[in-house]
Amino acid sequence: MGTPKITDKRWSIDLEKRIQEEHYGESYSTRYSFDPASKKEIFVIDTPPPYPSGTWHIGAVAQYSMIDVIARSQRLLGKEVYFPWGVDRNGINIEFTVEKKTGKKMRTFERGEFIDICKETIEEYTQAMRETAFRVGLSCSFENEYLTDSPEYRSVTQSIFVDLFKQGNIIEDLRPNIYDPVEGTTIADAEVQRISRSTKLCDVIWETEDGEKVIITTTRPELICACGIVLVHPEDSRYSHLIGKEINLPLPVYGRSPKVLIKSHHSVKMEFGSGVLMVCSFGDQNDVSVFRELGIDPFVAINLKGEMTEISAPLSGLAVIEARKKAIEILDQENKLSSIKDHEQEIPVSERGNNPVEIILLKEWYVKQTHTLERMNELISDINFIPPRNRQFLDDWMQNISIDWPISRRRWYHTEVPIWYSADGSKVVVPPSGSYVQPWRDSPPEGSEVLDRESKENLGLYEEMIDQIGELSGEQKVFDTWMDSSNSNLFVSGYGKDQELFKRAFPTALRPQGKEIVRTWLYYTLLKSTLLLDKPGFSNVWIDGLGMDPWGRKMSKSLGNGIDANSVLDCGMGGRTGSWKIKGTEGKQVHLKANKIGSECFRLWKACDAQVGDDFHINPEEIEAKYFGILTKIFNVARFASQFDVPSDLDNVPSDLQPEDQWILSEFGQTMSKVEESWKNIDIYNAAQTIKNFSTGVFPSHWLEMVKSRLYDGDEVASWTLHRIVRDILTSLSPICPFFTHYLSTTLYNQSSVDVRQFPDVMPIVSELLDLTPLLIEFNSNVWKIKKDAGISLNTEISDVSIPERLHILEKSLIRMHRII
RNA sequence: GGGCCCGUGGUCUAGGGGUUAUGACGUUGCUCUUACAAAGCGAAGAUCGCAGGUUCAAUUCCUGCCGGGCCCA
Repeated sequence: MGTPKITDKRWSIDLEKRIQEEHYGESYSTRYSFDPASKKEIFVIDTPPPYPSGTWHIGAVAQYSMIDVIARSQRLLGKEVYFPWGVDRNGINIEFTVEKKTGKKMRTFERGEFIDICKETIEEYTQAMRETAFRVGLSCSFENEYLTDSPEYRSVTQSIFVDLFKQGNIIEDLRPNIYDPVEGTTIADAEVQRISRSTKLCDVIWETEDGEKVIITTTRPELICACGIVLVHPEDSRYSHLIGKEINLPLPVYGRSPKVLIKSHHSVKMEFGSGVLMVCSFGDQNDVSVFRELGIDPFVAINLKGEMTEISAPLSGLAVIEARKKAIEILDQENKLSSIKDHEQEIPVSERGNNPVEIILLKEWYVKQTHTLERMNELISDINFIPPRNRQFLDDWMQNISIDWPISRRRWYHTEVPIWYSADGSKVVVPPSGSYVQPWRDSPPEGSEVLDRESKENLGLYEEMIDQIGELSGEQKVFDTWMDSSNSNLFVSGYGKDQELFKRAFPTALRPQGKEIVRTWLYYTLLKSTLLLDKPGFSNVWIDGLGMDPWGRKMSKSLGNGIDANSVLDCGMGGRTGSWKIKGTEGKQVHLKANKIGSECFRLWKACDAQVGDDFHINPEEIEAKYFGILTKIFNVARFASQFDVPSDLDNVPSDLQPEDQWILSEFGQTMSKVEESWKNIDIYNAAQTIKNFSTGVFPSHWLEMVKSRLYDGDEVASWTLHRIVRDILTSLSPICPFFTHYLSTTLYNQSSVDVRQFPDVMPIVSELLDLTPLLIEFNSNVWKIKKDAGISLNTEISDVSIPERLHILEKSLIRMHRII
């Protein structure tokens, strides 16, 4: 006994930061590196590669810290863990950022130059993200960082494309896509915005084959030439006699039939306009689905420049808006316009340019998927979902899949589609496995193969056939970024580069992710595993909820309710408090304040506060109020313990344990077996709660108070019990609070709890003693209450207290604890 | 409009067909007892969203409604 070895008075954010900086020094890689040659069970985590876009969303950082908890807990259980660090850097986001920064549109750059600027810019953001990753304590393999825009990663994407293409699972086809005619590019659904705009609502007079006049209301008269069918609602008695008849198009067309069929469809809104709907290829998304559902061949009415095609006859060559004016003019002249009025309408525009988008037919690349859904379902049934109910998101999505996955984009900062076309278009050239190619500027590398474009038959090596196939044209298009990220599990498990590892590591042990990308990232990854390997991609899939603002709304820029991750992690550093102004539910600004949070408190909060899979509210005030005290408590227990000598042998249980020692060791044994079980089940919440409850509850409040006098008397057995429990608490808590436990355990025991690679032995449990716990707690509380009611201090002697019969085994320590005479 | 998830003290949350419904924060009272007031020990506070149904028994299961959220149109 003596002065406490732990000299700091309390856990502080400055102390945390200091330990963190040491932590990421020289010892880092030996501490957390992955050894593929290890004989231990391999546990590969398919880390979600974050997309660097300035600031890292606090909800994602919270989620990421829990993935780190899983990685650390699996190491603690003795597994060889690979926790990769990847960054997703392909995609339209960075292109937009660069356009904004330079004030120039992508297509005004030379392609290579634009790519270089994107690369530089994304590197800056990547660095900020790495720093946050350190700050929150991630134990990733940073030395093996992978970037999805690196040649190495892109070559894997391209090789997998080639493999799937040869299998016949990738096809080219002409299908409707959302297109921005001003930017000259396909865009994704997610990039479409709706704005309100005033348009002309035209009541156009059509005529059926037997001369009946029918009014059809439309805002797009220029698309009459692309009309495939006219629809009425099945329950609309006004028009039921028309169903099955043909109707003439009111404008001349070229190269197609001038009439279409009238059918019934539930999607028609009876109260809109006349209640009769013309369905064109493609006015909107509903048109697309009607065409698909009814199996109608679409017409190409608008070309890539946003001009009308020749089928529109008199409108041919006009831009869409001009064509609309002309169409109205012609209809009016021919008395086919019964009325025209202004109409406020929501129209889809591209997010950036605010350009009205068109849905047009484009030749794109697709991954076939509808044929394999059943097999995929079988394979997925072997995967363990955490929590099980979140499997639902995937099931729902898969039930709704009816079309193939379009994978090509007309953008630049993405992985290129690795293919060249022969002069006559009958053959294609694909690169050999392992090479990264840019067909828009490169020729095929050595070893490239020539394939028949239709049959995929291998016709020979490119260098041997160079004279026969004429001048090549390289594909200009690139891949959707999900084409890259859906290879992540294959990439980190050694696919294509380390067969030995891949055999042991696949299916990948764990896919952790948020529920919002189940239908993209998870689904596409599982699709790839099915098509390529006919295997489930993962053993476990852990699907967490989303981080919300303090009132349960999604955080977004437009709502003004975002919280910056670094402001929470650095809150309390150098004495600086944190302060957040957030728009509350009624639009009022709410001012939140906290004195100290830091990574350890933040991680403890996320581990304890919500079950996996539930959305979680992020409120810095609450994080501090509920969880910083827990750190303080455990810190103080350790500091208290640090004034008593640590026994040289903490592993072998002394033979002369007192009954209260056996009791608390039984309680502790029960706690630790629950914790170990929870870690095995990837159940962070229960592990965290169990450790927290024991180490801030019965252990300090009851046992510690019972044995204090023994400790002060130099009782070595009491000291053994104290240190054994404190050491193992720190070890079992280390996955959640690595810096905190690292500091305490190295100071006290000269060994860092984050380096332990075997879960501590669980103490033998004496169940008769365990049964006494509720009674013991009740008895202690009673005595404290009696003293309180009598207005005497706790260390005043007391008489007239009788210890219950069943607690007589603990009589000696209870008498000393309460000073009973 | 469709699908899914969630509604438990003032706030957040655990649980789950059967005694008195878990815990935390907040509120409140007392206490500086040789780790801890950035703490400890107590206390108050909930007809488990509403309405039906199944059941001997519902907060739990079912249906509908209301409210919140997410995703898709």
